[in-house]
Amino acid sequence: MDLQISIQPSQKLALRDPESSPLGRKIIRDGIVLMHRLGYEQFTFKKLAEVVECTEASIYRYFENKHRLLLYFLTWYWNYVEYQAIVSLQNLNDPALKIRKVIEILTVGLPNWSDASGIDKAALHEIVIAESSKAYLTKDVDIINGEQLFKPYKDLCRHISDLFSAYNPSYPYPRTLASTVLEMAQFQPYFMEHLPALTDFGKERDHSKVAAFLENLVFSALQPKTSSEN
Amino acid sequence: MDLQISIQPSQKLALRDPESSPLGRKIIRDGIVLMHRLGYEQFTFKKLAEVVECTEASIYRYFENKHRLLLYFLTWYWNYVEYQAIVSLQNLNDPALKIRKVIEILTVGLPNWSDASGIDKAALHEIVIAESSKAYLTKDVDIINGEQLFKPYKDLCRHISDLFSAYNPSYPYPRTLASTVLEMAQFQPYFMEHLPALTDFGKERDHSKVAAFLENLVFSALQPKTSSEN
DNA sequence: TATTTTTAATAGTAATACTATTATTTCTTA
DNA sequence: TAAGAAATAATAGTATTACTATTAAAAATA
Repeated sequence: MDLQISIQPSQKLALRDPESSPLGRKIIRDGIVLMHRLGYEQFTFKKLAEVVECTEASIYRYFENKHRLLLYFLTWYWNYVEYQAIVSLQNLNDPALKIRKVIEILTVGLPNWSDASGIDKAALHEIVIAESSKAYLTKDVDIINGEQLFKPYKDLCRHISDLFSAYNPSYPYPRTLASTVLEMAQFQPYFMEHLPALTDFGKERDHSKVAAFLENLVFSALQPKTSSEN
Repeated sequence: MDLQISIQPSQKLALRDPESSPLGRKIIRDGIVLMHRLGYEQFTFKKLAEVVECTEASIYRYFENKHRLLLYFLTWYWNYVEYQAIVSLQNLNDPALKIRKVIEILTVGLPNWSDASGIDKAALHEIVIAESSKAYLTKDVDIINGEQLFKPYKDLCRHISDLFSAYNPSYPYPRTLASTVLEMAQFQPYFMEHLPALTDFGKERDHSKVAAFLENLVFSALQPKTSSEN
């Protein structure tokens, strides 16, 4: 299944649409691999230019700065996840099953983990895990948010919170729970690998452990309360 | 109550103990205020040197780089929270009450929010909220972790997870739940202020809403399950 | 008082994050 | 198909950042 059509990040993110030229496409593909290898801080446009075999200035014609490039990567990912979630859930009816499926997509990975885009999705997923907080933990959050650049993430959060509300309409914190699940689906695998003392899991690469934790957490929270509790 | 004695970050963090000289103390106090104002990315030692009225090189004699300075700030904060948690909980017996108290300390703030240290704790708390992820979301995590520099945070996580285990010894994810609570106690107030669509709260400054959510989440998760659930 | 030790300032460098200008290629359309 | 226009990329810069080697001054100690 080829689904490039659905994964076009906002026009505002790039100065020129990188998918419209061979150089632009190479900047995205090679950029993902290089940022994954070096990490956001060590990644520079100069180093990317060497890999892409163009000049630094050419990259600046596509992206204002590396923060915008990171946002472009993340937006691509969240659009992809949202699309996959819609496809995977459309023939499910049980609200509980839908919730389980979404948690699986967020942690273990996407069911269709290959297409013709040429994008290294494993690298992209690890960029999302390690760098996505840096997209909004900046003094420019409010400006970036005003440009609607977090819309895909917020839409996905809304989508998940709707699943929670469908399961239990009286639960008072569906969105907060959704953003908690979204964030922890990234942080806990990172903790597992680098700071295992913060988890109950060994230094394993098995993300299904995180899925089990999140399922337990979500279904406990959504369980209608008995009158003895507040 | 004066408790500076207990809040000495690790020796490894600073090249020279900043609390041992007037210049060092000024670097810490002014550094907190400046990093809070500019954010981690825009904060530089040159700008701090202007405020402190010393040279850039003088600051480098205390801290290797600004990442180490951030770690110093965070360590100070987590040591302070751990200390306050111990003091606040020592005369409580009910496990549930202890959990509630810790959540309150993490979200609403510390009970004794003033001492003689001269440190702007409100600014420090906001640095923790906005910047602490940047302490470990770096390619050097494993090196820094090997130097035991995340110990105060891990100790606090362990402390909280012990409270969870005391409340329900059969709960299988006490540490993961503790790190989830610790992270969300910072992220959710940030979301509330900058990305309210990710929460169920308006753009308020009332952190007690976050506390209510976390209490609900924790006590639901820790509730012994009936046999009908997995 | 002389000497050692500590502490800070000077004066740099390499790398980063950009930008203004110029050159080249590609696309129209006459 | 050739000339002009538009798009795209390269050259060559700059200001700032992150740091360091060396020197100077101050403080502590003998």
